[in-house]
Amino acid sequence: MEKYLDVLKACPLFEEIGDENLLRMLNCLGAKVQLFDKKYTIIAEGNPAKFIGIVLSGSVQITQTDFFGNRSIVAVSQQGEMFSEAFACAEVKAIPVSIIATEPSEIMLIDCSHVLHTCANHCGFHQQLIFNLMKSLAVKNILFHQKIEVTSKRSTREKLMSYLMLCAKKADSNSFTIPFDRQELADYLCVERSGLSSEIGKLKKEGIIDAHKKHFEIL
Amino acid sequence: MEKYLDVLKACPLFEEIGDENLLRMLNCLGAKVQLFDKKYTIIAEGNPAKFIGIVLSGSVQITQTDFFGNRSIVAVSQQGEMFSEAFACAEVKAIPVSIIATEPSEIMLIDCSHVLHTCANHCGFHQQLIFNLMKSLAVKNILFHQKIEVTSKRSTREKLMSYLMLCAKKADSNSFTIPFDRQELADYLCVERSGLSSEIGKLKKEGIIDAHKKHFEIL
DNA sequence: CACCTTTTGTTGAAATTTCAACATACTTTC
DNA sequence: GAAAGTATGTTGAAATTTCAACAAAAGGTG
Repeated sequence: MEKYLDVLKACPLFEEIGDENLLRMLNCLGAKVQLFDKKYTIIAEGNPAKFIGIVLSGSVQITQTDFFGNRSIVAVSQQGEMFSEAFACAEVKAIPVSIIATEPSEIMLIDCSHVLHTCANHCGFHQQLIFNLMKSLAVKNILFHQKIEVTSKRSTREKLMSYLMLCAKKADSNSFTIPFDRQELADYLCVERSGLSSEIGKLKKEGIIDAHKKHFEIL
Repeated sequence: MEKYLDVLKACPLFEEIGDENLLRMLNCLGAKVQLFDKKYTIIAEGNPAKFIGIVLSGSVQITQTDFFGNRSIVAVSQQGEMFSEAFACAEVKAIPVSIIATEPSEIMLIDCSHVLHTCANHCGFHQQLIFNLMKSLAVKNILFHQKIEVTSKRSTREKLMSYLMLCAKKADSNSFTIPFDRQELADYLCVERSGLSSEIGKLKKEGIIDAHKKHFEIL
C-alpha cells in the first residue's frame, strides 16, 4: 500500500488524515487494490453498489447504455478521484451505470459499509471519513450541475463551446487536453460524432478554437 | 416552529433525531423561516452559498439561465425536501443557479456552517446531522444520474417517455401528476415547448399516453 | 515497412428540432 | 361575467441534427 500513499493523500476522502493513520485505516477498512486492463468493466450496471472506488492510476469512465445500445458517458474519474461513492452511500440495489477502465488502471475498492459504520476496534477516524465523504459528494453534486449546464444547451456548437470553456476554466489556461477522443466527447455531450467533428472543423476555420486530437485551445 | 414538526420529521436531514431534540437543535442551528410569494427568488445566481434550504410548504425550482436568457430547469424541491445543500456544504462562492418559489412557499433556511462545525454548547447531534447530510447528498447524486439519463436522449419523444416512465416508477402507478406546466417541462427536458406539445399530441393519438394538463397516464 | 485496425473528417439525404406566428383554451382580475 | 392575460396546441418554413457511407489519417502489430 505504501506505494500508493502519494495518490491517496491527494484523494479528498483522506483529507486531514496523517500518513501513518492512513495506512492503518486502509487495513481496518479492508481496502483492496485491483488492476484492470483497458476496456475492462470494473463495476457492471445492475449490480448492487457496495464499494467506493478510488483511481490509483489510469482512469475510468462512468457510462450508461440504453436498450438500443446508445452509450452516454456520464463522467470520468482520473487519478486520485473517487467513483461510485454516491451509489455505495445510498446503498442502491442496482447501479444504473457501468464503470469502465479507459486504460490499464489500478483501482482501490473500499467496502462502503466499513466506512459508514464504526468498526469493532474503534480506529477512530470514521467521523473524519464521513465528513470527507460528505464534502466529496457535495463537490460531485456541483460537477453534475456543470455537466447539466453543458448538455442542456440545444446545439452541438453551444454544447461544445460551453464544455471547452469549462475545461479552460478548470485548467486555468486557454490551452488544455480533454480526456475524450471524438466519439467519447460526442457521447459525453450527447450529440452525433460526425456532427461534432464538422462543428470542430467549422470553429477551427472561423479561428475560434484550435484542436489537434485531444488537445484544444480557445483563441 | 412546532407547526412545522411533521414536515421536518419527514425531512431526511433530521432522520434519527427525536421531536424534542429537533426543536432544541433548530434553535441551536439558528434556523429561520421565511415566506416567499410565487415567482420570488429565494437565492439568486452568483451569491455565495451559505444556507441549506428546506421546503416547509409550497415548492421551488432550481434554474439556470444563460447569456441569451434561455432557462433550464435543473430540478424541483417539494415539501420536506432540501435544496442548495450541496453548494452550502462545498461553500461555493457564487452559486450557478437561482432558486425560485413556484407558489407561495414557506422556506426554512439553516446556516450550513452551523451544521458542519460543532457549536459551543455541544448540542451533540452534529455527527448525526452530518451523516444525514451525507446520505441526502448521495441520494441527490443519484437523482442527477436519473436526470442525465433522461436528458441524454436525443429526441423529444425519447426524453419525454423516459421522464414519464421515471415519474410512473416514482409514483408506483401509471397515473401521476408532474410538477411542471408545458413550458417548464420543456425547460426541464431541454427541448422546445411547441415540439413537446406536438409530441404529446402524437403520443396521445397513438394511444401510448393520456395527458390532461399536469396529469399523465401511461397506457 | 507493410498490413490491419481504429479514429477522424466529409458528404448528402432524411428526419427532427427550432422558430415564429397565430388560434384556441383556460385563468385571473376587476 | 367581460376583459385581459397566460398557457397550450398547431402549423409550415428554416435550420440543425442524425444517419449511413466512405475516404483519409493515425496507430498498432508482426
